Amino acid sequence: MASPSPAKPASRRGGPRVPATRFDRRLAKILTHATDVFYEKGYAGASMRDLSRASGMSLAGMYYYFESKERLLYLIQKHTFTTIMERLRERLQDESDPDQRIRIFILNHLEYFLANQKAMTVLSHEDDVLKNNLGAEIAALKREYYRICLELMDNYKRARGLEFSSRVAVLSLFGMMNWLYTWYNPRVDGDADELARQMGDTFLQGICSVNEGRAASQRK
Amino acid sequence: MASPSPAKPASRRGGPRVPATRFDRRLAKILTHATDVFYEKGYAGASMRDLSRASGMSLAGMYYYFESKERLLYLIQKHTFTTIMERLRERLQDESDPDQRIRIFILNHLEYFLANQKAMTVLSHEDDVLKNNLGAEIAALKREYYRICLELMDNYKRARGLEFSSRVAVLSLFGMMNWLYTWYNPRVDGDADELARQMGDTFLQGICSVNEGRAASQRK
DNA sequence: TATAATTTAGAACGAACGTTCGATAATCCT
DNA sequence: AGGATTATCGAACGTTCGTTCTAAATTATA
Repeated sequence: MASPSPAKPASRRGGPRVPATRFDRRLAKILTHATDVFYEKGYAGASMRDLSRASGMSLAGMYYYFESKERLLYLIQKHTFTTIMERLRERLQDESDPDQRIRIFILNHLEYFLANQKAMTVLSHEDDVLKNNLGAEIAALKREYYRICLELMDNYKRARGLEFSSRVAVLSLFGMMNWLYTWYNPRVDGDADELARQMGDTFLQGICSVNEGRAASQRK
Repeated sequence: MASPSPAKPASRRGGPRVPATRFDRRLAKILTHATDVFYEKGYAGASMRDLSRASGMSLAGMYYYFESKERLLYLIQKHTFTTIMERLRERLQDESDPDQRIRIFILNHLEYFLANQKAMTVLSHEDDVLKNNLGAEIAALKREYYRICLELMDNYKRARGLEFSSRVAVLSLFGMMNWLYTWYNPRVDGDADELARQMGDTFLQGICSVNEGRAASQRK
């Protein structure tokens, strides 16, 4: 209680939404710049000196805002995951049709992905680097996000009387969407709506006729 | 011409296939162990000391076999890519049906992926780390592999009179397959044949009915 | 077995790493 | 204005990094 104790949590609940504290605003800026650097060089490849240069702040000054490089990655991943999940829940509230609910999931994911491509890439690419408590917390968020999609898939199956592995279906869908970070080019590929429609069509039509008596893979 | 000159190419063409030279065999062992380490810690996160420990060879001794850590990654990626492409070409020779050719592509990819999961993960995950000549050479291999799949897709479209973006379709398919490295569990998910069937069905059924008058995404 | 070629390793290099410390500058409160 | 609090920084710490040098051990050749 006596120490100067920097790097505290500091963001109080329920305060005015946009302004926040001076501390929080500065931290948010740092997180944005750090996201750019992690995106360019990867977590392990980015040095604290790179990060401080990108933020226009001294190397030592950074440690006033967070206590380690590891925690910085944690803050980025946590914020990104929390935000995308928050938006998803809002959008799902107004819809009950199983087909549309999956389409909403896809659209929400792709919209956020393309609008925050660097953050989502850091989330996807640096998936296993956090260890212990920090890693466990992010892993829990990931599992929850996965579970939501799995539920949507199960409901869809039930509503249509289909039989296939929800697990493989959901993870294939994640693959289709998350792989975007390796190839998406806004000048060639469409916007989120267009991609969501194409991927949604492909995927939903695909799982719809799968496993119908194991004859689907026969020729002709 | 006077120097001891270690780290030469050394693998002669056309020699007896299995034995190879002493040098090549030892190098191959090192590549295998290095693949394990890169898989566990990532390229940037793995130190030369980690790699030497895994190979049971001294730190300095490693440099007799390759001239830098970067070149080591290059050797791993090049060998992996070359092998999977070689096998694909062999398998495609015997088949002319467009549908089946895509299924062969999927099966070949998944079989190799699951049999060489660590190497394929290193190939996928450390995609952008090689720079200059080395990076360009790997990128060229990747582009060729992509182009092959794109051609299969175009032929499929032509044969069935379909209209959709081959680019998005191919890259979505790559996403489905390559994302495997984040979730595949041999005890839960099936083997390559089973996965290839499920993904093949999903994907081919999916693109088959896509974009039919843009009505596919309508409700009910 | 002597000699040449190949293969290995100990020790050290300078550079870069993540983090800490104590002091200074800027801001806030009354 | 003045004292407390918040924010920033230069310099340095001890480690670890990729790589090199040189000499010794091992293997192949005669």
